[in-house]
Amino acid sequence: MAIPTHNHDEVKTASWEEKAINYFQSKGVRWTPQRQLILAALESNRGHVSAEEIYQEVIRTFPRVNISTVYRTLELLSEMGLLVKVPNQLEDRDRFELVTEKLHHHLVCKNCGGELELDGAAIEELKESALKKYGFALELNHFVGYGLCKECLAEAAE
Amino acid sequence: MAIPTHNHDEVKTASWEEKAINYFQSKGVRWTPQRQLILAALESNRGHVSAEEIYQEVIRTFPRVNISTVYRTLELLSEMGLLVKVPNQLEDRDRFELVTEKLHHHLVCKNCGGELELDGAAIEELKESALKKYGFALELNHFVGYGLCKECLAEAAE
DNA sequence: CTAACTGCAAACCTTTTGCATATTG
DNA sequence: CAATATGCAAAAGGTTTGCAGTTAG
Repeated sequence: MAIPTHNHDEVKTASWEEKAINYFQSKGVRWTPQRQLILAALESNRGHVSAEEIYQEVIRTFPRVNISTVYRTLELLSEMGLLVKVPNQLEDRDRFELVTEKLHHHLVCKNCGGELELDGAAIEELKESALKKYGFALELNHFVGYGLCKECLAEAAE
Repeated sequence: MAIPTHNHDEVKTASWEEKAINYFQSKGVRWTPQRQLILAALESNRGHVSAEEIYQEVIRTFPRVNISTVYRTLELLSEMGLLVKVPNQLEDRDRFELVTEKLHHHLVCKNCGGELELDGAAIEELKESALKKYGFALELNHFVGYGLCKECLAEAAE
């Protein structure tokens, strides 16, 4: 399978691709066009992406790619620690996100679907509280909270 | 279908049954034996219960009840605000819980599966923080956090 | 009596898997 | 060339739905 020479995400994906290629090679995992496209889709679409969305983006370029390949690649990336499955209470499907250096948390608006990054301090406090009060080691590497964003809240109040 | 005269949850379910019956009647919804059994199963099994678990408990008494009836009843109870679907990151199935007077939150141990109630203060702080910093109205009526409980944490440290 | 509910079976949707073929290194 | 990855189609698992028969009020 040929890889397109034009890459609309060339600049953005460069670093990730390098990382991924190195990672893959060191593990004896192959760097295929399908995987490149899937990674590019994940990269260009930061935030919580579903397998179907990735699939749609990939087949825009290569219609013959199968969604099972998307799932297999997502699993591979997860095993490598490059990807995490994020909680999704709004739909009956999984959503994924590339792992970044620092932990982060999101607020998702139930009305407009917008995502907003939540500063980690409040989450840290919650973890500390659980540890102190109950000796419970809360794993909150990627908290996702639902509610109404500022705009939708104002709209709802009208 | 006949209803058993012996009810092993008689005392505990009494108030809930009353509530539910009143609620149902006022809405023109029928109070059927199946619904009674499902509600009893939810009641006797406080915590996060799956449709399958309810189903198993129900057919122990009445083998002919179908799981679709369980799902339909769960949806009905949800519409009425008597039941909530709780987040479940550990399995690919939904879990449900009867709504109680006060909001509550859980810590679920990934190792032993134990559930522990989390005091609401820390969650309230998180909500306030989201509102102050981002104007985001976080809906956290039923937070579920995963991690390791005190015992499993100690065990893991050995 | 009749509108609401149930059981059953089939459909649905997302995700996974087996296998023959194609591709990477 | 050999091991790995892919496409395809079928299966799996949880949940939903259409429909004919049953039941609560």
